[in-house]
Amino acid sequence: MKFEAVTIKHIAQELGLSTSTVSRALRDSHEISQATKKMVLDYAKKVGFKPNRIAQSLKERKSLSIGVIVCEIANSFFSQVINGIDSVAYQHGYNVIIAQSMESAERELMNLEYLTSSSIDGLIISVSTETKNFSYLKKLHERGLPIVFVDRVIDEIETHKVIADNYKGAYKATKHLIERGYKKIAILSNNSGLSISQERLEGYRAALRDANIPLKENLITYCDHGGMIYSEIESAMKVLLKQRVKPDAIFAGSDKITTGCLRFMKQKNIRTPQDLALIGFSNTDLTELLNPPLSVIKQPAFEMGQASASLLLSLIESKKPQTKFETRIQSTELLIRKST
Amino acid sequence: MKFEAVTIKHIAQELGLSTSTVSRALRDSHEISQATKKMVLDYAKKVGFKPNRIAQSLKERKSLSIGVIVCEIANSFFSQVINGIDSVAYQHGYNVIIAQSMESAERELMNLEYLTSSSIDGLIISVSTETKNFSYLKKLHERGLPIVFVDRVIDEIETHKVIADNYKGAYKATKHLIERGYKKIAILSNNSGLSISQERLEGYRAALRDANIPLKENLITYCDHGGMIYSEIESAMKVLLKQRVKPDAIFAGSDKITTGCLRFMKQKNIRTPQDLALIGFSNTDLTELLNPPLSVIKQPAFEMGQASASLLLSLIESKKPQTKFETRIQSTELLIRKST
DNA sequence: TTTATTTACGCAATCGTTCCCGATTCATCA
DNA sequence: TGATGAATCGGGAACGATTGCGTAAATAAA
Repeated sequence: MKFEAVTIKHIAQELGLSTSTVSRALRDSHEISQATKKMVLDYAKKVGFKPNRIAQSLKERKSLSIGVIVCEIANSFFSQVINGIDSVAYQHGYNVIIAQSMESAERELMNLEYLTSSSIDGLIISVSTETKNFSYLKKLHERGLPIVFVDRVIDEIETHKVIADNYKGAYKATKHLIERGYKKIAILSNNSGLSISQERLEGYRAALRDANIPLKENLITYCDHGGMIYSEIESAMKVLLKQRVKPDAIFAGSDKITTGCLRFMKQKNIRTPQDLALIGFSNTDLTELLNPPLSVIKQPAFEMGQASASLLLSLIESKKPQTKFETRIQSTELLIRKST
Repeated sequence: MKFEAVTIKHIAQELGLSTSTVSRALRDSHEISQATKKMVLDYAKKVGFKPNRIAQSLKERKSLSIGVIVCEIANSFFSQVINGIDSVAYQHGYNVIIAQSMESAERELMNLEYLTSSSIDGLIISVSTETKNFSYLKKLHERGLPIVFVDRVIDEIETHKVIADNYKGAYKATKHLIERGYKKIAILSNNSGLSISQERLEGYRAALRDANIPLKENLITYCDHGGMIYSEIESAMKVLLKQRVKPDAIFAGSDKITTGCLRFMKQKNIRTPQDLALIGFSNTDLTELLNPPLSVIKQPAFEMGQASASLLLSLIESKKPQTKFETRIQSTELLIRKST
């Protein structure tokens, strides 16, 4: 089934003009008389003419669409990021094509190949937890595809990056726990390869150091899939709770891990914060309704999306290849509630 | 900044062939010898040739992309639906372009114009709460654009529809409340114009009727923006609680309304379920962690997305215009927890 | 009146693919 | 032996929009 659209050719034929004249009239060129312009414009409006974006793309050699790869749409943080991207892209007449890696490097690569073959003009990506080999991404970048990293960045690729202030966020959260009197603060980190994990871990370390609390390596655990699989949270928690010096507080490194921890505690009838305090990165707006209301570090997800989109668009629309890149670090928000 | 891609023309030149031969070799045409095929294929692989999808689209007069309009991505139900759509579309080589109406009819119309001008091959839409005038949508449909409705449908447009069994879902929820001994069950419905609202209200009515409980009109309230604006939930609740016969249970008609109600009760120190029971439609996987764990009706969002995508693809890929349309009704799940 | 300049439009190439026609070669058959 | 027919490939016209260049008419300047 087709849906026959009006083309410039139809208009030209109907009005006894050439396609070039019609095209120019529609684009308000100065070399078309007011009379013809009006005639063309009126007729175009009447028949509901919409320029074929595909033909335009082919001619202009750009698709007016940007690709976005995140691990999962159904994750508050990323859906808010996408929301931000969408708002900016839309304003500039760009389409947003979304793909999910589901934290799998393989799917990520497939998405990458797929999106680039769809002729996207640029890419915003938050790499998966599994991503170790980014040679393909690097090759794309070297071949000139504008790329902006958001949240989870790759240091080795020089381009614009938008991240939350993970270091300070983690620092503030840990410091808060310390101030509340917790001594044995465990961290349930996201995959150790991720930039955000390292930054957050660093913040955690610094806060302990500044408070003269010795760092215990066995209080540091990782969820390699970022909490995508519940069992990894479960086993990490079990490991933590089996130790001789049991932690009295948990600092969770991602949205899924945070709520996963709470789920685990609830299952095991561990009271929060009496038995074990909990704080973590999270962007759900439901955290204050949880039991107990969760203390969280919230990232400016929407704004991060906006920032990455406008950076990408500036990259796309710049005539000459860019060499100066910036890393925007946006501050997080510490929301203290009942779980700590 | 461009990123020069290898074209069929380059290959042809390099190999001393014509573009037609290269094109046919790549598409494995029978009229090309095995030798040339191998030569072309090898060379194409070597230089990493990827056919330009835009040129293909222009030629084939289809874009291999489908548009999706929902009210908000950052809403568990819709993000799960999108997830389902994405999974099916991806398998069939289609792009998914997402737009958000934010429950505004105006934005929805803009999205509609935008997406159709981007030459989408088909559309999946869940209309906004504000949508009263669907003439534009109807016109598009009559002009041959394949459309599938998901969740919020428009009866007047004949095409495939995918919905949850809202009637039965609401019926089960209301019946459950009745069985728990609640007598004065109020409903906080979504916008009255929405198909889902009417179906859910009907289920609510039927359950009361079957239990011989007289329906009280003043226990029926509406949130015209589907809970998008918190204040509308607030005022609706205030109205309910000011009445002479105060409700002892609330049945909420959407995800946002359900959590919004809980938020309101928490603010006003209304205990759940002692002072007021609460049940509602919701798709967040956090409901069991809430305080109290919420009883909810859960829709098979992912599956609904899958179904609508495959229906849309069948519509797109069918040679002749379809006249037989189906409405898939997928059953909901009643999850009973502490709030009732 | 003649020349220069502006105005307003058409022609045709282009973007990268696909595909309808031909054209050529070589084997096959009556 | 001439005709038929596969097999294999190239030429070139699309798809819809844009744009450099050319040119006729209209206007201004000389």
